[in-house]
Amino acid sequence: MDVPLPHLDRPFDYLVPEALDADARPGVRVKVRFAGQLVDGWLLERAESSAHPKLAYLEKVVSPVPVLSPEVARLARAVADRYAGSLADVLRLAVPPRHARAEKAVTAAAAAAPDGSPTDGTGPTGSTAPDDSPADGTAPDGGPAEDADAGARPGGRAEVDPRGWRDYPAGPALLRALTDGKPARAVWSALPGEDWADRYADAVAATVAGGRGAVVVVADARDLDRLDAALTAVLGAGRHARLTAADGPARRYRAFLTARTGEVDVVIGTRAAMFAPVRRLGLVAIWDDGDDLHAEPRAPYPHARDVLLTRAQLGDIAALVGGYARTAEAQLLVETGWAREVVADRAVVRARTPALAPTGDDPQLARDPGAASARLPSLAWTTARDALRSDLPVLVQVPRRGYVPSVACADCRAPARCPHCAGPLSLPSAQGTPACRWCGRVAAAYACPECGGRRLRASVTGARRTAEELGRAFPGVPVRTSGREEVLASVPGGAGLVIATPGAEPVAEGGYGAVLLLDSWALLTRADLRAGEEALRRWMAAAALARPGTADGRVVVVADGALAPVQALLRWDSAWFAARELAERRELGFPPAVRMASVTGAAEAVADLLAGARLPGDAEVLGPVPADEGRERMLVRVPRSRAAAMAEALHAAAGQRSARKAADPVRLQVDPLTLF
DNA sequence: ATAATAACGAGA
DNA sequence: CTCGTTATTATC
Repeated sequence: MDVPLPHLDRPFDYLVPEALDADARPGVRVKVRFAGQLVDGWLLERAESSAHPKLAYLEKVVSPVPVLSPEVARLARAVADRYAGSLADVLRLAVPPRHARAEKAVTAAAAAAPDGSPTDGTGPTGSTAPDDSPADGTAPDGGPAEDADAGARPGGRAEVDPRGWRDYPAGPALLRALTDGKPARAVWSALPGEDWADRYADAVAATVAGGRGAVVVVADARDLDRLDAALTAVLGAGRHARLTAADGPARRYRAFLTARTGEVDVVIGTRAAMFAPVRRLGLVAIWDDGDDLHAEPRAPYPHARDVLLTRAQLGDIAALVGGYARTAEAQLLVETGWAREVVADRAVVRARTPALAPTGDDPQLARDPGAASARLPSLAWTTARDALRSDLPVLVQVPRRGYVPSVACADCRAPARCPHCAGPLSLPSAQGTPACRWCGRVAAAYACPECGGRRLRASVTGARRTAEELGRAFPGVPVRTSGREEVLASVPGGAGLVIATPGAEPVAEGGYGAVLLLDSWALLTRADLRAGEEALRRWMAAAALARPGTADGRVVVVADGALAPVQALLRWDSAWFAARELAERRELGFPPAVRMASVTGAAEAVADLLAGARLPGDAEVLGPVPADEGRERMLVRVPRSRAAAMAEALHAAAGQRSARKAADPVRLQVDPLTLF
């Protein structure tokens, strides 16, 4: 039933009229009479009988195409359960809106092509069983049967050249496992300068060689274009589909259908692709899982990483989680043994890493007489100058302005945290006492746990202008900018300045001679649990674009070299940082070490929902803290072993509220990206 | 929204 | 104790 009300989040039985019998197959969209009105719904399964005494008839089958595959239906249910949401909400994300013209074009092509699966057209007699049983993934020995099928494919079983992965000792074995159809699970830390898109194309090709399909999710259109090109080079044109909301409804639905009908067995895309109905799915992969674009902003707010990992878990499917930097979530996969890490030996890392150096951003030191820009430390300036003299491009990364101010220790600059719940401290007014933005407690006598300091300072404001001043500092050098308005994919190799915001750094032909990472304070002092991790992720993404090896690639980070994220960058060791980060979150009781949920809404509504929730005994309820527009927010924290129970309790409580038509809405969010 | 059902209270 | 009215709940 395509209604988002949590108390109606269950299947309903209907009679199938004779006339619709042929079309009424599992996975089709239907219309049914419900409470007097016509509503959209999904046909989940056919049954001989029903426990319900009086059934109504199905009104209509919207389209005979079974757009919802059994595998995706199961996945959607699991995702809804994990995120305390409704199946209907997840299905809205999983199956794009129908586009009649696109549907006509694809089904006509599928019916005409002898290559296509015989069950995939609109033929009314076709059973979906041969099409769907492999995707179902529950059959304990579906594997061998699929392999036999794969042998019939042109070029099936060809070995994929593992040379691109030889820098990672576990890499070639990973490719072999993919070709053999084994559910390998890998957390990959890419070397600087690595062409990640080529490596992902290798992994996909290895999977395809074994007769299985793949889904790859990237954060944005630029990464998608890069992966698209790499895959086309390896697989040839027409073997994969790209699925992204940015391509518009018709193309999106078309791409969805080419996967559903089996015309292609590889789908790449942004998070819209995470539910792509690929047949004989053998690999799910995500690149740069720390990018916050992977978090779906619509209810129930699933994260692409978790959806893909759930998918792998449910179906004996291999999983690849990769990035230059490792997230705490990925580290948890490694530490729990769920996944194996695929990393290069330290010697290889040292050989590939550009020369990395920190430089303090103390304003006193910045008064370099040779520098035209007063805000640019001299090391950064001379590094840029040398690269430009060698006719090499220079990348300058400047954090976006519009950071959230927060309070830090004036002596050691450690972010100030609430002594009670470890939430962030802020100054509510210019001369007020610091207060926790999470539990609301006032920390009148704050003492820094790191150094004992009692003075607090506000975070510095972002200074994008600093980068713009660079143009004046190096007259005659072409200056390009890449940011929100216009994102450059690549720049030519000669001398030039490129000023980019994080995530918008263009690739330079041959690599950058120098990469300058400015205004690190704006990244490091954000009132965010992931501030350090996010800073490292952004730095590594930019530093990876420098010319590899220490000979002519140089990276300068304007930050204190003693800070942990800076250390991790200098050593190119994000695994070390992720382990540290995860240990800290265990200590503080933050995700992913625990599972959290936020309940946001009008104060009475939030209290009402929590009062009705039968939370597990060891659940902690924290808050309230004010949220925007007069609403407030409570947080529920449980050990990971109680995650399912918490989600169920919250979903049930939301159901109780919706059943008695409680007016003011409450937003439930499991593992919200931002906690404060 | 609307119908079935439970709860309630007044009058016999 | 029964009937009529009103709150509550499920909705195939």
